[in-house]
Amino acid sequence: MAGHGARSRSGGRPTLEEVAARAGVGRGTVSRVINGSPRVSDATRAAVEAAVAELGYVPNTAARALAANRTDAIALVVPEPETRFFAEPYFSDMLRGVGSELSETEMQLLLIFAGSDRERRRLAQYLAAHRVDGVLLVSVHADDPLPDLLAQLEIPAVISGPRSAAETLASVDSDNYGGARQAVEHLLSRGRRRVAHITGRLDVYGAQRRVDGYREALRDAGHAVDEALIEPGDFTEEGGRRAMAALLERRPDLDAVFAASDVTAAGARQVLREAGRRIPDDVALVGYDDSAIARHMEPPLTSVRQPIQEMGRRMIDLLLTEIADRRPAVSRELERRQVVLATELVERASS
Amino acid sequence: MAGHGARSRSGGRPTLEEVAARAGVGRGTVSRVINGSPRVSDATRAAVEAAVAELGYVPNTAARALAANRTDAIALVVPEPETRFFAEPYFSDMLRGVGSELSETEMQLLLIFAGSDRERRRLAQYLAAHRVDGVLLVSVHADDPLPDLLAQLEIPAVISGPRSAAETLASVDSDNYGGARQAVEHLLSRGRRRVAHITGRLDVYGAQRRVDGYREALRDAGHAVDEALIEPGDFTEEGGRRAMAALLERRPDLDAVFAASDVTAAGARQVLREAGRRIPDDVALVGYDDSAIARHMEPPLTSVRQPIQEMGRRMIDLLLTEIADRRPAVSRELERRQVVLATELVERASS
DNA sequence: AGGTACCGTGGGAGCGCTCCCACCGGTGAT
DNA sequence: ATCACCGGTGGGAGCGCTCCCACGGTACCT
Repeated sequence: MAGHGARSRSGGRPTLEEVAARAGVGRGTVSRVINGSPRVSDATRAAVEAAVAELGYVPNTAARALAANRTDAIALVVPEPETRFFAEPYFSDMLRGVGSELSETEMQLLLIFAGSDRERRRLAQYLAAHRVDGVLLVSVHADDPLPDLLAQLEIPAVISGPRSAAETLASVDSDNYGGARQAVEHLLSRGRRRVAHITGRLDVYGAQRRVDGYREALRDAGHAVDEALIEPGDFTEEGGRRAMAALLERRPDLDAVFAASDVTAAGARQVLREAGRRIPDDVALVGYDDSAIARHMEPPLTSVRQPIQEMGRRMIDLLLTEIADRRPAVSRELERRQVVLATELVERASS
Repeated sequence: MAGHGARSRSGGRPTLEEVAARAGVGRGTVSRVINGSPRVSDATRAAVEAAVAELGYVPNTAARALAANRTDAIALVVPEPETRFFAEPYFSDMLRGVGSELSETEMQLLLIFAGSDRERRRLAQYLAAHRVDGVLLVSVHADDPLPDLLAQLEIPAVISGPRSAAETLASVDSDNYGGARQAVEHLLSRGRRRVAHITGRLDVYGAQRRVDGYREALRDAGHAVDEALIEPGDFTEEGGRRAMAALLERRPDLDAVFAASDVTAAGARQVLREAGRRIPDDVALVGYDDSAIARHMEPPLTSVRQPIQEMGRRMIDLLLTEIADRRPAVSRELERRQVVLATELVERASS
């Protein structure tokens, strides 16, 4: 019998201690090698590495997490129902960027949906248990309580799309203002004069910035801003349809539409079609996102491209730094933690 | 000063010990309450629950995992690149089923892609570290080494779609054989006589079963099986196009096609169109999966529906049982661990 | 020669929990 | 009254790791 104390509940997996014995060193030294500490002599390191290989040692994550008080995991929190997640290419691109950047590290990515109230409660519990070292927050609305919860729990977080100009969380965003300007300037340069704008959800800061860009591009070009040419949407196809109908009603003589998303543009296109307007002959159309929809639309849609994968990568960068150097909040306050990436206008047949 | 030993690295979160003190009971008792053990008196339970609420106690997952040697997490492993995952509604439905069933429990779901070699190595490492209590395996090909790795590591696993009739892992599948029969019988009942079949990837057992169903449905109806009417595909749209072209070449007089997936049917439809065949007038078309594509096709596609969400739910059921009653392998061998769910033919305009 | 610095190393203490054994007092059988 | 029993409870031991202090040795200074 192996005795009482040697129950070895981990299914016979070797422990640090055993590796140490095998390599003829102490536990601390093995730990140092495993964690890549430089304060180990080459000979010792080699011996330990050999022992690790021979025994097939794999560190016990739970023990490490308990002792070191970290989890080596971060969560990508999507405050939307799964359906939305799969429907919008934005998320999958983001996920790809995040994944690629993270695969360089030992960090594990968790995908968490928080669309329903129930899921949100579950998430709150999850965060309270500190089961992740940091959080990536995408698609957050102005009144979402999640960022504050995160701050209160002192969990490092990075948000894609700041909630306002005064965002306190680290954030990565594309240049919504500049992107909108690009779109409008492009339409103006094509000789369009009555350019309408279907906005996104205005409780999303980025949507507001696009309106700002729209306005100022017109103004800078010497055109007055006609408020009747601005109609609120909500980033959805249905919203695009409703807004387009309202615009046509109010300003039947419009000759261009800048929509705050490709999906919105798709809705607008439908209504324009039904109203007998030809694209781009009668009305030019420009979208935002440069998603697959834009390429497959009939006619192909001119759209403002955001570097979504790049955004995902940058978010991870920021988050990992945030996790690594958890310095006093005061000094962090001063750093540049708001990253803004440039957009690019992709011209196609719709304009 | 709080002294040396009281460093409390967990960010001030209350521990079991503190809850016990507050409730005036021992550590063991609190643990029992937290874990829902029945061997606690009502009065004590109430006292502990009050203390938990007052202190806002949340168990430390790492400590629990270390002491109990379990992780309370399971992985959904997708041996495909992300792209494929997002493109196919199959996966998102599966995820939804799995998620809904799992939300009843404390278990945490991890989504892991293992499309590239690199990702697979990472996964192997991950599994070797026993970072999950069980694994859900979807879309596995006959020669995939993953199931064996899992068996070797003694990690409970459930596979969606057995690799062969002799599958040793627990599995949940839809009735591929029966589904194919439904499709073919339907076409025959509509008076079609030269029914072709575009298969799925034949290294997927389910695809083989569909071929079997196709064959036997014809035979049972008194028709000879014309091998020239069977053309291998691979579940993709491009595969559907190729196969359809080959079939038209070989048997220009075919009057129906049963495709092993909706996506394949979409490819076939294109080629039929280009060849000037009308659907369903000249050629009837039936797909498999009843995905969104089927509903949106022109004309809407008759398709064999698999209860994918239900499959996801059943997989979780099986897996949780497997994890819970880890009895000696011998006795498990005898149990019914292969679940097969019925399919349903959804008739639309294409047939 | 003695002192000081520092590098590489060993191992104690502890992370917060579960598991299990021992113990307590009350109950029913003898 | 005595004893075995049992539901309810407390707490020691241990899970496998990291952190950190202490220690021996070498190199370099004074």
